Amino acid sequence: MSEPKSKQPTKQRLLQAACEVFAENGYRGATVAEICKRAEANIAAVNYHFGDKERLYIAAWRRALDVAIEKYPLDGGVPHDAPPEERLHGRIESLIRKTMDEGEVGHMMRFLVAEISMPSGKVLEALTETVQPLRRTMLELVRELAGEEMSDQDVVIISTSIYNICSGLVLRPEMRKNFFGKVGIDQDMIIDTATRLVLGGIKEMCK
Amino acid sequence: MSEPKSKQPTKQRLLQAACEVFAENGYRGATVAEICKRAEANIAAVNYHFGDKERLYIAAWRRALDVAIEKYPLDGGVPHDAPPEERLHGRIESLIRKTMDEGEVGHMMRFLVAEISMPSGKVLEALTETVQPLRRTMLELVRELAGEEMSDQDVVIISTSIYNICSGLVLRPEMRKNFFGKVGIDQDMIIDTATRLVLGGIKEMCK
Amino acid sequence: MSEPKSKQPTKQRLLQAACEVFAENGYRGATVAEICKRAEANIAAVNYHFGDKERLYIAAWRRALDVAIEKYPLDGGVPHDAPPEERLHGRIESLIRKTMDEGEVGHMMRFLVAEISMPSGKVLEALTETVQPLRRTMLELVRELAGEEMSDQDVVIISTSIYNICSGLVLRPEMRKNFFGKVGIDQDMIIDTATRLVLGGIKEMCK
Amino acid sequence: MSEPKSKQPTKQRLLQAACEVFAENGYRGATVAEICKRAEANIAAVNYHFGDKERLYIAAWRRALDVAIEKYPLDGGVPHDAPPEERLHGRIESLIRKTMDEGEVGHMMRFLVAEISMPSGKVLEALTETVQPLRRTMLELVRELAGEEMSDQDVVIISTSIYNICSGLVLRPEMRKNFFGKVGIDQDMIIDTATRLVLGGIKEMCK
DNA sequence: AATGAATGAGCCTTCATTCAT
DNA sequence: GATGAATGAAGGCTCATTCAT
Repeated sequence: MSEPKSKQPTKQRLLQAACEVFAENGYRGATVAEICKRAEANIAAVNYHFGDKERLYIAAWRRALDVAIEKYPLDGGVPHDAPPEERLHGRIESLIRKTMDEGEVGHMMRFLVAEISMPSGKVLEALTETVQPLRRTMLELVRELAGEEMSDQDVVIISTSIYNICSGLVLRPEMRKNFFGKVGIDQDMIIDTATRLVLGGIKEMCK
Repeated sequence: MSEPKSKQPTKQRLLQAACEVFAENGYRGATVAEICKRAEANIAAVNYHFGDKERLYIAAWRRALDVAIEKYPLDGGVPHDAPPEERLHGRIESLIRKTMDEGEVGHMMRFLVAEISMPSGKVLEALTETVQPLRRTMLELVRELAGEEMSDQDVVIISTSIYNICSGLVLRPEMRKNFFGKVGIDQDMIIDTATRLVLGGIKEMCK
Repeated sequence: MSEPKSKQPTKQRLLQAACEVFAENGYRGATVAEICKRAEANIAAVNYHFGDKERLYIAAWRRALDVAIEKYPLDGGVPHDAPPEERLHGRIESLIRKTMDEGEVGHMMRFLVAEISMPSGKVLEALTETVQPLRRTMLELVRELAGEEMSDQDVVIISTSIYNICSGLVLRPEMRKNFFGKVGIDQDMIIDTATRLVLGGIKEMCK
Repeated sequence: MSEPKSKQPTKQRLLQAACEVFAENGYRGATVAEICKRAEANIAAVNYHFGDKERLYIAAWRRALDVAIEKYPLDGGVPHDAPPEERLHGRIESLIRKTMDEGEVGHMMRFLVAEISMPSGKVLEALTETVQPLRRTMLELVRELAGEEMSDQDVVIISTSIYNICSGLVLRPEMRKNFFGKVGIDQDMIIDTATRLVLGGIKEMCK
């Protein structure tokens, strides 16, 4: 009422609030009331702007993907014509930084991983749409690194492994210590080691 | 109706039903009514035997872990005194088979991954308890493979990566095709390739 | 709480309250809350006993039909072997008394007429089931009165007209005065005149 | 969208749309949003032009009556100075054709019957205003046919019965088959038979 | 004269939990 | 040890209405 409040239109505020609340509580755990409250909007605003909770969810999801990609470009800032090793490093960096982001993007990634393992069935389409092209790029990169000798199956498995290495780092901060223990480990180190592991593995497999 | 049905006591039937229903729907999506119905028990049985939904959840969770480990022993059937390469293969096999299991164990693993990325906060203790010793074993194995030269940080990162490669395979069958495409890929191949990738990577990193 | 309240089980109280409230307000106008309040039951009782509002509606509807028929038997108390003129009188009496009933049965009949003209689509089955046999009986009776000469079509039209004469008397007490004006008219007179009109009409048509 | 569409002013389009929607769904079932959508008007148009839903309802109701009477004049096209038997036939024809109309007028009549049996309390005034003069005309006609001997009560009852015979034919097309069965029955036949039944009945009653 | 974003009251339904038996 | 009727809090959604433009 009297507060300055954000100047954004209600629809945008709802979208942002939805991202937060869905990411923190999952689809079922999130309540429309909470989202509206956080967006400083009326309880009926969701219905007015999005039709229902489910469609808000999908819209929030798409927005989260956009935000994530904008903040961490897929190629990690590495030019197209750089050597494949560097491009792999860039891609891994992009993925891991997204995954370990402690802000909005991190929320979204946790959400994405949860959706993949236990799909709510509500964003499968959007998910496939977005993820498929990324996978294709990764497959091509691995093929480039491995040469023509390697079987298609191995290329697929390695690509998938790379994704898994990165996306598996999705952890709530409070769980990090359970996994990484006392040794202080920063993102740069993880990125480097993961890249070296993968590059080394591919190299060795091609011998 | 009138049939004697499974001889198990109500409490056991509830536990089993809870595993199924929680695994399929998550904590929030699962309803006490559905669990009781599937266990052919009274609607009040959950509160009677477990106090409330949350405590049933924790109990079901522990049971699921036990079942998984019983079906797929942690060492993959490889003897303690086998060479470390084989022991790694065994461990990876155990993990991947659990993860890609299409029965009860697979359900549970999907659930576990979702819990790790978006913890409901209800099983964190149980999770830590169970997972910590496994991580230690893996760390020791990687150290054995890598030799004393490698930094502690790298050992931790590689161990984590191995877990991630395996647990990332948690996918609903309907999502498999999105990720593995047309190329037919069976579990044995995945296990072998993943093992070779990791072993090759470690070897290369130690040069 | 402290009041004596009716000893009937909750389900019965709900059914009775539902009849009243639905009859007064129609399906849409009736609220589950009002029904529960009037039945002195919890707001969730409808869901517990009937599943949802619609199924309660159907159950209430069937109950209302039963109550109506019990109070005003279809044959109006005229024996099977009485002359057809008397049997017609009995049937008309039964219909008109139901229709003009100022209690629960009247409610139900108003409801029935409204349902026939603007079906909610929820009781069409039950309606057809109940009404069909009654129509057949009436058709047979008219045929008996008219003889074999009359066409099937005329028999159907006359039967329908008899029903309409009676059911058209469904009026909220406050509307009666608009239709019957100042002249005092009691049910007996209406029943007699209507019967004589119909019998006379049939007789004349057969000449 | 961009087309000019019907040239009628918004208020008229609203009125027409309201007739349709109210007739199809009843007062409560109709929504302002649906009416505005069908009238291709703004959601706020109803409140702007009519104040609120209830006043729109009354206005629509009056309009529907006008439309009905314009399409089916009350006297059925029979001249004032025709013999009373023919005038009765004309009135019955007018009523039955209105009632069995499958267009807008039929909608309105269904609505009228539902209002009479279960008044929403919103159009009672308008209803009385319109219906009263018609009843008086019918009373006079029946008196003319029956002669001075018949009691006032019987005249009222017969008039009412005539109305009921006609208005009772208000049926959704899908219910027609339940009532008229397989025998093909057209409106002309119904009108003739109903008229003969009534005329015969009056004649017989006057003997 | 007309718009469309926004509101808030109210409805149906779900669901974990309780209580008397 | 077990039951099932009953409860109440809470959630998603609808919808007539309002308000600033």
